[in-house]
Amino acid sequence: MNMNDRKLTILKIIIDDFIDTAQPVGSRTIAKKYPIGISSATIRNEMADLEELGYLTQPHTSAGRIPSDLGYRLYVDALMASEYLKKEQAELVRGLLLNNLIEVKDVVTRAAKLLAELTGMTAIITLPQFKKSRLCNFKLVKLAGAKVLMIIVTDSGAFKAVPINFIDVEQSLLDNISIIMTDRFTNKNIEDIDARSVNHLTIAYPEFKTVVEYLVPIIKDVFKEFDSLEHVVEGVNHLIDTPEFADGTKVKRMMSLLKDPKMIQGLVGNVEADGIFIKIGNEIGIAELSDCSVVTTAYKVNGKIAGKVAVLGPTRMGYGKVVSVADYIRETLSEMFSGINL
Amino acid sequence: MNMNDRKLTILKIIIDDFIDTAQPVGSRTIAKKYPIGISSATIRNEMADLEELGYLTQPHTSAGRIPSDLGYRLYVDALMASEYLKKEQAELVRGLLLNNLIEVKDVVTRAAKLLAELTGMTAIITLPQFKKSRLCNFKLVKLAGAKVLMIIVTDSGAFKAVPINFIDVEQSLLDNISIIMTDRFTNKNIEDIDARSVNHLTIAYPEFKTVVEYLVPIIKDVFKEFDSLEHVVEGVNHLIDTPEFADGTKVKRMMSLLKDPKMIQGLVGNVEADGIFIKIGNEIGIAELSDCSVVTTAYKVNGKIAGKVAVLGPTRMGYGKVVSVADYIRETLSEMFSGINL
DNA sequence: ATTAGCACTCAACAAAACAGAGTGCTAACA
DNA sequence: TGTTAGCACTCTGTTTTGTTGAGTGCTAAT
Repeated sequence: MNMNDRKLTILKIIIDDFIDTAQPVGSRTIAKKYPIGISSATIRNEMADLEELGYLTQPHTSAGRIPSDLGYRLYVDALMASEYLKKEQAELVRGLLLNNLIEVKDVVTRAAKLLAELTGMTAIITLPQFKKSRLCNFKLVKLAGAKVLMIIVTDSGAFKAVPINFIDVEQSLLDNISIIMTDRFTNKNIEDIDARSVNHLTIAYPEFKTVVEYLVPIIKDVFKEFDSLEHVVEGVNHLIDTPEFADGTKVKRMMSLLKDPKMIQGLVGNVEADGIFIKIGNEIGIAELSDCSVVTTAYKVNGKIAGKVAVLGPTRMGYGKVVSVADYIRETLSEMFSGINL
Repeated sequence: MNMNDRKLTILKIIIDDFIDTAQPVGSRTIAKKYPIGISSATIRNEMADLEELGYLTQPHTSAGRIPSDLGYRLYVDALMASEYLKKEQAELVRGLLLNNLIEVKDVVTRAAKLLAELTGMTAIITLPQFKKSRLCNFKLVKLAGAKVLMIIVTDSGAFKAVPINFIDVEQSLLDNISIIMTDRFTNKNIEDIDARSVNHLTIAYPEFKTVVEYLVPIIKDVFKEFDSLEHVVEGVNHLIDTPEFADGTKVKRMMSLLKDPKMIQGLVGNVEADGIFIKIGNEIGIAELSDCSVVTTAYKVNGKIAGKVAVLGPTRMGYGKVVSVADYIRETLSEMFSGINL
């Protein structure tokens, strides 16, 4: 016995219905709700076949069927209806993200909130890596005493403001250093600005030797940390509201799981090409997430992969919707950080 | 029949035990666990009295007693042992908060995380209001095109970096404006820097007229928004882990409640004096929080109340501990934002 | 005033009974 | 040969019934 169109139709119906209701789907339900011209008995036979083929499972003998990981896999690969984002939703996303240029982390947070809201799932977005970006402004601003705010602006328009412990000098001196640094490093890759190249400055400007020497290790630290792996998670509440997480202990475990940065990075880590990647159930490889799926896609900054956009939800998620929203967010972030609109 | 020392002792034992175990406390338990030299029968009589007086209630006839709101009230006002923060914990707090000067919101977030962690409850801290702070540095940094980063540094050492839409000019012009602004407004109260005073500049520096006129409404906006009411909430997971929230629907309602900024502001709003304020159960005035308590205290910046530190948890919380931690966080934030250590 | 003793209450738990949804199989049918 | 009606069977979820135990209130003795 092998696959045919009718089996596929039935499989699609079952998965659609299960995504909708979260209840095992029985043959009678199908026959009644979706009039495809065959009786429940015939459907029963087909369902038995689909189970034997591994696409469906039965929670217990007298329940309806639910999709297996394999069933979902077939569904997302071949059956599911692709969905397009509604115009208003697309405009909402663009409006909220592109309107104002703000700190990288704020943009990403806002994007994650949107993604979570629009999908009703949990959203994970990693912060962009800027190693390949070019510096285009550098500024030191005196805060109080020896505390100084270091501002790094990249050519993508993204900026980072980091408070550092410096030495207690006048703002005018900081201004001078800022100008020299900007002159010297504008259009250099962030990753090329290391301690060695900064040391050059002490030769070019011997009068600032002490100050610059003090600055070197700090800059080194900041630039190293500039690209540290970070991510934001939003919409955990959506996840724990699903029937899949009715169990309290499960909620608790999920909470602690989502607090583990290594887990998160692993979850989205190995997506390195264009397109949308879907990991279903055990494909994820984490026991606690065996009834979840992750939809991942990578956004680019100036043509290079810089971060990941991911959605985590029960395997029983509306893949079509999730894929379209995630992809749109990916696109918008790419545009945004690549400075197209700036 | 009225109050006496023995009744108070028994009440204290019951509340302490209930806080510890979350189980109704029976007379036998008390007699066994806390040998105060009277039999369970006597304790039973006293408990009946305490119930009649309104300090205890019975979930059902054959269960032990649990404290009523009134019982907790008496407890926090007169009975509870005040606790002091352990040295290591105090050092942890100071270390993590005072070490590095960072963006106001980051400090508050970190403080809230600490507060939640140390109490095992949910922490709420409102961002400080800086109306009374003085400006001590102002800087415009070119990002890309017309986008400019406006940095405002106050005398407390706190700073705020806001990206704004300006006009596409050279950084050198921005530097000039920055210097003029800083000169002109250093040591002025933030709230005194309004459109009118900025307009003065156009007279003093006619050559910047166009630019400054463009700047006026933006500055106005930013400074108005500078002190918008905001808060952070941390440790929601702790709350939903308590036995009180074993029920799933309750968790859900609490989640949405905590997302409502108005609710939060109302929760901590009317605490305007020194000291610790505790609202217990129905004293909060919100039906959904009838089995919760809020411990609130206000932190000051340069002598003026600037924000609130609050802990939300089940009425059955370890008040002694919570009070001591909240108070210490309050003190540390006050110090910090007042710039004592800067 | 205190306490031992006892009958009584009630939630929590477990076992038993029941209803209903769904299946697989068989036999009839087109 | 594929489809379908019919039916016995299975298994979960719910309701019912029974049992246990913690805890109380009351009474009578100390």
